[in-house]
Amino acid sequence: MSDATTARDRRPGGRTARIRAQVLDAVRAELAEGGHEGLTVEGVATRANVHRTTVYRRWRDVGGLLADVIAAAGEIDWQPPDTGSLSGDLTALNEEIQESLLVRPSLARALMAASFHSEQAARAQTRLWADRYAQCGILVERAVERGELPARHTDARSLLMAATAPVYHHLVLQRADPDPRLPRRSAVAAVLAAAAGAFSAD
Amino acid sequence: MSDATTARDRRPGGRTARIRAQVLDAVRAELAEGGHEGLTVEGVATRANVHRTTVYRRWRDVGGLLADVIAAAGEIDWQPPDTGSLSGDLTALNEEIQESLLVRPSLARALMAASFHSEQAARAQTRLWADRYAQCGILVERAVERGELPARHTDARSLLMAATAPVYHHLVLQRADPDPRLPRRSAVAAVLAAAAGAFSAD
DNA sequence: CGGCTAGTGCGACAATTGTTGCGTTAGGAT
DNA sequence: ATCCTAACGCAACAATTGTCGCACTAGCCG
Repeated sequence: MSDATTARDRRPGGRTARIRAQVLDAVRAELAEGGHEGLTVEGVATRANVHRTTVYRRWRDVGGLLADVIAAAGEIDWQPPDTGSLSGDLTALNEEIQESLLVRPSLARALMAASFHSEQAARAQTRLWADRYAQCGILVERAVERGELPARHTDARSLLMAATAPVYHHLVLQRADPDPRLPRRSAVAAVLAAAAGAFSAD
Repeated sequence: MSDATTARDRRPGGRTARIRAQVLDAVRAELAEGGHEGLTVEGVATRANVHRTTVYRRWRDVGGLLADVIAAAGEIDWQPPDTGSLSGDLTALNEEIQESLLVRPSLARALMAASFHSEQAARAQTRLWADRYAQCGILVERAVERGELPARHTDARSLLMAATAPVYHHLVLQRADPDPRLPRRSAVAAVLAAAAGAFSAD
């Protein structure tokens, strides 16, 4: 995958790992200060007490840095919510998403912005989404077991997209003011559609 | 609104208008060649046979250029589809959206990318969405008249978001391969949810 | 026609961004 | 302990990006 990981495989030793840690910490710190706007290779390198060229060579660009931060964060295992009902789970998921987009700095936002002009960031984004959706498949399975959804197979990915997409759409594309009701409304709407058989795989 | 429009109001004369036309044409041309990646102020200015400084002063940055292109395009009046059924209308709308994201160059994509680091582009984006949704309100009204939706008031914006958001989510955020079925599936799901009262304003 | 000035052209400049070649260092291997 | 080389530091460079002051041009108005 990324150059950083390749390098780590080839010489996982103390210095390489230490510098990676320094740089990734610096990315997070810079992100916290200036948001994804003020994030620059120069700034990261300076803060990490590392030379520009090192960063350019190992991570190529800002997108590469963000991709690596995401990869490092992916090592901590995230768990989908489990509230006892499908609509509750999806609502909780949406609230989590909404918060991740509103918190400053928003890593999610930064990754999206970078993914438009960085191949590494784009790949990291795609991969992150695939993982998340795969993990959330369990929500649908549990709902079927509880009898909340018709026994016939429901396409988990479609359902999850229907539930979560509006939150992103509202905050990222429309850039509208956050609506505290949206997470629940969107989740409920998706569940109703699912109950009506909208996402049954045919 | 934009500097360009202000300027045009204050001195709408031949040269100002001519240069605006040259520059906006150049933006579209550059976009067509290099996509939203290769879009640079320098390139636009050169192609338009105009000096860099002129562009910087009137449009500030790439986002301003795109915002003005959008504004100019907004002058041609777009009409929401009218197929005779709500699900048909929403499907057609989604297919239009999907095409606008897949066509090269994608003005929509470029505007999104720019909106992350240009205030003007961000505002243009927000305004564009508000206009589109307002215009699409008629779809819901017609559906109610036809008896496709319960008589009680349905929140048009929520319904439209539920229908369209997944398409953007799929193509822009997930960057997954285009799914020719998604426009219809997503539209139908939204209609089913609406029929179940998911978007009734309370 | 002739003056006024918004808007443009021009060049010089500063700041940022990214690249390259080469010497040095540190960590892994024998 | 010693060698080997991946990875880093460094400096110099090139390219890009954005700004500023000033001259000038063209459209508007009297």
